[in-house]
Amino acid sequence: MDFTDKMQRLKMGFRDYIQALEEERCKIQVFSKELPLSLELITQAIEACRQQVSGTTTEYNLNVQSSECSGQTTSMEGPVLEEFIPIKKRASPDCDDEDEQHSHKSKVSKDNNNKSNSDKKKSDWLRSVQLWNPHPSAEEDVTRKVPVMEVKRSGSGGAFQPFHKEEKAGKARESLSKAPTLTPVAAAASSTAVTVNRDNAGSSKKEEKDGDRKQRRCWSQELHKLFLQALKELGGADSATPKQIRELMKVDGLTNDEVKSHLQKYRLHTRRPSSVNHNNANPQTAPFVLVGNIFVQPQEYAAVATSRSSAELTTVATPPGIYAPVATHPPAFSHPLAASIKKSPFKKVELSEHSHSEERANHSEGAVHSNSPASSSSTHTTTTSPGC
DNA sequence: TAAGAAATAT
DNA sequence: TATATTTCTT
Repeated sequence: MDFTDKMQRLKMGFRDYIQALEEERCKIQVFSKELPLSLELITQAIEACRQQVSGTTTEYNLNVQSSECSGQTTSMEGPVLEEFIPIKKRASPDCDDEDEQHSHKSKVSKDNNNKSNSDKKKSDWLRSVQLWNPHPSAEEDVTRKVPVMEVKRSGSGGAFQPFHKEEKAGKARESLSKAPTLTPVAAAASSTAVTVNRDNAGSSKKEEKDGDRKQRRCWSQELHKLFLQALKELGGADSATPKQIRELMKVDGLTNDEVKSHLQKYRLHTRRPSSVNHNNANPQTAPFVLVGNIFVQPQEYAAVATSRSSAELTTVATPPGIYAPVATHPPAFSHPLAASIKKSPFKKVELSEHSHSEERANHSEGAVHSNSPASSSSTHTTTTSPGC
């Protein structure tokens, strides 16, 4: 009868399948050490198939038959499949050993998409500012142990501490596990000196490898906040000196050179380069906002403010209405309030540059002046590697 | 010695 | 390309 035929074919199919499985097992046996699980899976599958062939649960068999091998896998290889699926999942390309964490990250980052939108707006260099990891090695451990923590900051700066170039993968983790780092740095904000341990494990090797070149250090947002605060106290980026900033920041391990470098970068981005935006009367470009003594682009300010608990930056006491439609180098007294806030006048050099900036200001007078390179760079949305 | 700018590295 | 480090000049 039909039913008998079906059964017969079914059994034949099973035998074929079993045979195929056995062949597969033979192949895999060579790699029994490398693929013990696969071997086990196939063995189980074979066993299950054999049971099916010998067994008499017709209905069951019919169900199985309909969908070749895959069907049977689901029905009788439940546990096997369960083990299999995650294996496939893991095959994410860019993850070395942090697959799970990565997936977590992505999930959460989706959740925080809105939030990260503001971060995207942080096209300027601030966006790339990452948490400075004072204890990279320790943090790494923490991250491994508590993968959940990394999720927290995935969106913003996503940052990481590329203390090692090899640790591309590790970077993300480190950065994401900002939480632990936040504490010590935040402590610094409360007038306690922070010790920055740069001698993380493996650093020596790389030092040797890289020669004298010191490891790149990332400026975390917290650290940058300290930097800004110091800057503010010192009357702005123009009047502050690296040494003063460093002293104010009270961050142990932070060197003058690092501060100097960061200051240079900061100035480069906040201070508009003359050439680029001279002629462009782009009305869309936002004017700089006076944040304390620092003139920043609103985007930056917003980005920073949103990226952290806005309260922190609001301490900068910026009357919301104060926008300075002036060049980055505002003539110190372009705005009465600015003048009053300004503790110290610009330096000689800056004054000498003044002629230029004034010229620029004149150009942009009335009209909104052009934007900084930061805004132009905002078009580059390569937010992927929050690399330092 | 420190600061700033530029060059260089990552 | 952006950022950090190094080097050079003042």
